[in-house]
Amino acid sequence: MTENDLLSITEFSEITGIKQSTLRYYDEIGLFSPVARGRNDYRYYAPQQIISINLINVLTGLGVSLNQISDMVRNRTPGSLISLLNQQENKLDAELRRLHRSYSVIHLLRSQMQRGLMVDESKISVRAMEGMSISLGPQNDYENGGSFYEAFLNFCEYARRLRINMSYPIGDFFTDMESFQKDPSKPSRLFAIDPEGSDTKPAGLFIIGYTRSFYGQAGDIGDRITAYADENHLTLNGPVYGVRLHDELSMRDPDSYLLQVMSQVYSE
Amino acid sequence: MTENDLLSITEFSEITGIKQSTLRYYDEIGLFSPVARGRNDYRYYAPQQIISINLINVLTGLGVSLNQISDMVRNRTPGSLISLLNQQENKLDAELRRLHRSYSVIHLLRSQMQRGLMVDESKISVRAMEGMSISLGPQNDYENGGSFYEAFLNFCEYARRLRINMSYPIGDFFTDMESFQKDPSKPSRLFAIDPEGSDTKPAGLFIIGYTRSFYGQAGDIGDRITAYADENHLTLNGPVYGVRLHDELSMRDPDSYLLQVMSQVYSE
DNA sequence: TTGCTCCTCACGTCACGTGAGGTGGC
DNA sequence: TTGCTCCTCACGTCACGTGAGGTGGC
Repeated sequence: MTENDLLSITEFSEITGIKQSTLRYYDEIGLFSPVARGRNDYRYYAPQQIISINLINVLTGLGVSLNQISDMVRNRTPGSLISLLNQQENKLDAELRRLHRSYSVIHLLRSQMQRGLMVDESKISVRAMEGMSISLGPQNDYENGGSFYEAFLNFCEYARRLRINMSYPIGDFFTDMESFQKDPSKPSRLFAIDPEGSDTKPAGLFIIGYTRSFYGQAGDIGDRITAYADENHLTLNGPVYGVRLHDELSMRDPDSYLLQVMSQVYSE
Repeated sequence: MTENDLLSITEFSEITGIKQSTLRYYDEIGLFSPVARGRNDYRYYAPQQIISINLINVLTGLGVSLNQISDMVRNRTPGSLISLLNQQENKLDAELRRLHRSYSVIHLLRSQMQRGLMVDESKISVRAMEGMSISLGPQNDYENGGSFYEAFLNFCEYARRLRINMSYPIGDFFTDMESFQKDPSKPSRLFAIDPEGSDTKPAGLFIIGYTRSFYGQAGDIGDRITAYADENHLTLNGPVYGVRLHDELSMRDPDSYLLQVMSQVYSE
């Protein structure tokens, strides 16, 4: 093997796509060194080192620490490499599951944002809606004067126990329109819009209204919905769902949070 | 909202699963601060802050920098959040593709390692093999005395141009057994075992032998294979594939690298 | 006094990136 | 002399983690 067969750091870096600074760092910590040093201390790499550096690249890409990689390289056998690969496969599985959840979070948040931008807030509407998976939280108890915040905390604890992802949008669940109108700050339960949830917001015809208000407030939207239902000979049926399409995630003024109120209806 | 409704840093940390040190750091850089400070400078968080910190958590999990998140939080509108989510979705797509490639690398490497551990190296065998996607490299030209390393470099450059992943196992391709026997250090082409490759190692009956040797060497394995074929009335047919099941990734002694040699056969 | 929760401040860590100042052969 | 490639060394950066030393009310 003559020196002609060796690669300068620039050549090696260009072929492998690994930065010169990274190569120098790996040399410094003794993880991966060039096969030779020229006069002037130039680093020279052998072509077959491309394979080794590629494994290092794969392993760092999988989140293996340079220390672990060093150990493996120093003490490599087919068996130790296999067990390292097994470990990394498990890590990879977990990471893939995490990314898929992030995916749903992104999609749910975005579609809520966009819906909030498109709707005519002043109008009450009636629309056929698809069913939706949700995770319903525990029943709230306001007998001893529990607050909205306590209800929220309850939900958080519950979610933590059941490993419900708190990144999903959260909504209020009222048993019926009456209880919503009586006190919109006291939902009987909270729920998360969780694609893996075991509960369902059923498919069907829904009456939908919007209002801008802070948590626990709902303006006159309950009255406007019932008035519209009366005028159009619609009967409200079952629970009321309240969802904040725009909340503190996207708004700075708490009074501008956009609440969407939905209840199933049937025509008389 | 009384102080009773607020959470200490330990409570907030336990509910959200975010470490106290992280919460203090976010406070320090002004990304996310508690709504109140008690006497003794204790930090107190409001329950609804759980929602905001969760978005921060999701975004950091997606690889958004704290700086970018700060900008967004300071200047949030539904529109800016939507465009951030769009950006992150693209990042996420790329990351998912990368992880899926890592997955194949892990599986391919592991199955090679394991096969290398299981085989009886001393025996020649005949086996029906499944077809396999590969990426064949360019034709090597040894007319002007090109070396094995040049051939390898050629392949690397080619792989780089065509974005072939160099982390996949790499093998030697010879047009026939004669050329392999003549000089095992001069494969007519190199190939990567690439599940997305556009070439194929065909399915069929293969004669298979093993030997331990450094790159470019093959001991007497060529002779042993042809002798076995003669004895068993098998005719060698078409190209010879050489794959290192154990190479520098798993072995420290270059002379122990395990070479698998395969050639398609048919019975007379 | 002891235990408990919380605080600040300084320093460490991981995997590099950057930039200053210098070398050696054409 | 100029340009080019490479070098070392020191310091910066990002997102925290750790540990020392201290506080304040039971």
